[in-house]
Amino acid sequence: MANQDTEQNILNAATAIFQSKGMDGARMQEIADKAKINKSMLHYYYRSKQKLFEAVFKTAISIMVPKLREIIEKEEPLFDKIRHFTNGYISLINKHSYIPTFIIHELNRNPHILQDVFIKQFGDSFNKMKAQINEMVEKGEIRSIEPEHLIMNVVAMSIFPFVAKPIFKSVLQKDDKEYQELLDERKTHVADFVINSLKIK
Amino acid sequence: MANQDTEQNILNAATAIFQSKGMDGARMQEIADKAKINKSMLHYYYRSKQKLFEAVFKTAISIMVPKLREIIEKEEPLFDKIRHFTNGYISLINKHSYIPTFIIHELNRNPHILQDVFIKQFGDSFNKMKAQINEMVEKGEIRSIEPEHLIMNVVAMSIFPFVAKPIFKSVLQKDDKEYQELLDERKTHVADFVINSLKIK
DNA sequence: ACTTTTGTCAACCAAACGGTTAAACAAAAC
DNA sequence: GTTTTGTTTAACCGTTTGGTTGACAAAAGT
Repeated sequence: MANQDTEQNILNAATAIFQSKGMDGARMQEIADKAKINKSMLHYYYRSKQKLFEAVFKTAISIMVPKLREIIEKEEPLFDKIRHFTNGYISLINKHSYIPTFIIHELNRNPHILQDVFIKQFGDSFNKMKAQINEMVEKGEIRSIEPEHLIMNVVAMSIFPFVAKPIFKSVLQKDDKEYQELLDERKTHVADFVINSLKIK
Repeated sequence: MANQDTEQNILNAATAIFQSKGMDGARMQEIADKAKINKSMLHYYYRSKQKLFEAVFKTAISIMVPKLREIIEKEEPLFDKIRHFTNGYISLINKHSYIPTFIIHELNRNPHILQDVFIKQFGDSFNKMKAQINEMVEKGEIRSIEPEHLIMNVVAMSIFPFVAKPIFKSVLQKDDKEYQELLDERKTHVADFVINSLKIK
């Protein structure tokens, strides 16, 4: 049970605490308890709370971004891309359901954290996708739509049900199992819904 | 500059601080400074931080719920209802753009806060709307869809762009003014998008 | 007129917090 | 087998935090 083991152990504990309570709500002692180590160890491996938080935040981003990149950059027909996104991303978030709320909250607390992470990462591929959508509109293959709105729609319908889970559970009167079934259905439902809206029949 | 004035003053200051920093990130001293009063006054009017927070939280809920209730309960054709929702709700949130993120974060921190607020408030009207949707499906007036998914879709597309504003701004490479224009467009876009998906032509 | 209530403030307090220190301990390195 | 290096701990520290106290003044009530 040596160094690297401990370091990962700390990061896991910190991830659990930070993601459920946020930077401000998290306590160093609580993280230490969860990792079953002394509080000093946190500072030994990650000098400060801020540094530890940044490690957790970056890990969260690194879970979400590559999959997004993979789906967006793959050259394939738009409808396939939409299906891959809703299916792939809802599955991914299902395994890390705290991440979206965590990222959103911390980003609203301090929008400077990201700054140009996304621009640098997606600038080109986003422009390509934009062109792909505009081309289909011009050819009359899909209904007229601005790429920005289409992207927002797909992402919103995929992610928001995780973020607003407590509200939807209450309004729709579902227990955890039933809500999970709804989320699974959305892997295909959202894509169908979007494609139906785009199609001209 | 007497009692009631001060009390409202405190609530306004507390609302601004709590909604931008959350319960954990907010400092009583900061709220006092913003309200330009002594810190003791906060405790004089609202015994504790928790009580003050609850007052802010309830106010936030009371801004969001009545409009939702009004739109959902009004008896009118489904498509009209959808248009009224996207237009009315996006306008409302535009005036209180911090509220959705605030409610979502605090609800994830402690899902028990709400419990049955929504069930009690919307149980009946939600069931009516469910019936309305199912009836249209059965009559073949709209494409087959589960009411739960339709509701999630409309709400997600309306609210998520506010919640994920920092991310979308970065990914879509928009400045504040351009992003605001996108949000305004969504008042009609989202309704059109949804109705197009439902229509059988 | 005087007594009580209400509103406001500066000073204070105990607890909790993030972080430090110094020493103990263990595993290599010499 | 001794020195050195990396790892772990308990005790400690200064600051910040939510909250309290007591003094005081302005209204309100009598």
